[in-house]
Amino acid sequence: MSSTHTHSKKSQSLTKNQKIVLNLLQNSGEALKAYSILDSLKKEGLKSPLQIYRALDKLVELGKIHKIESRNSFIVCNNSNCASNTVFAICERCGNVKEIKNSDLSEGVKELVKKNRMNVTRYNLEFFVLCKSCKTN
Amino acid sequence: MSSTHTHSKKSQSLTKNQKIVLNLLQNSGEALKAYSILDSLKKEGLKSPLQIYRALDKLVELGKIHKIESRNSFIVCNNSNCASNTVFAICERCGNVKEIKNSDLSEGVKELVKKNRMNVTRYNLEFFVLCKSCKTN
DNA sequence: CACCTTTATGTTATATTATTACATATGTAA
DNA sequence: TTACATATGTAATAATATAACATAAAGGTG
Repeated sequence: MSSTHTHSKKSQSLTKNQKIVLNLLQNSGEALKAYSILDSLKKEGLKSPLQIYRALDKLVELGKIHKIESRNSFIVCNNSNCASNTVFAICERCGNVKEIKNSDLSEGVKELVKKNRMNVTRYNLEFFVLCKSCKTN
Repeated sequence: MSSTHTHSKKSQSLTKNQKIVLNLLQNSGEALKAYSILDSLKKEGLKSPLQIYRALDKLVELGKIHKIESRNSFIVCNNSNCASNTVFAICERCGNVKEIKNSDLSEGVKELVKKNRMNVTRYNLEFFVLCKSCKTN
């Protein structure tokens, strides 16, 4: 389970489209959907879904962003070590997504992996929560 | 984190479509996609996607089946207590999905939840693995 | 540099996954 | 029975994602 990877040197050499998409995600600060990204980037000259998806795929591969599987959305990586193992808290009321550092999980995960004799590449954990803001309202 | 639910009484009163879909999933023993289920059930008279999705939604809600979010597929619940917290091992090579009992995880999860002061409804954990069969081949 | 290979781009078309809308029917409970 | 919630059938369409193909730019090696 040492499947973490640091941001590669290549991360400095992102292509034009990759930079544009990453930039949008960084500035938005929230999870965005591919077609919403496309809408936002029409003015930058990106006009086909595939241009977005290709950039997203690459950024996911590099660990710069993550896909929120249960929502088909993408969020910038907020984890200093850029682990391929991801943990998110997703508010079921407002949809807000927050990435969680996963260190506390490692013992339990190790146990589970050992007990099930799994050959794990990576994992993704999604918590469905009621976020603070939604709880108080 | 006591978010487990047992199969309700209502589970015996599944509707016709729900029974048909559940039955297919039980017999197949693997994760199936909605439109593949639809194809298989044309002979049973189910002919629209919505009939499938409605049955799937209900079965998920009842905890009889689970959705594999990263694959958009559905698998019958293999967990005796039918927890709403789910753990899967998904083979990246052959796509095979296996549900894992999650007891070993609870301590780590509790820690993580406490530390992040989360209000957790449920969680879903997906391990991406190389399964035994694929490992030996 | 010249050559080759890999990776990215642009574009069109299409595949896959999922929901809206609306009319009708069925189950359940007072 | 009436009322209400839940399920069904059907058609249309929305949302998400990929295939295929031509071209271009980047990176390595002689």
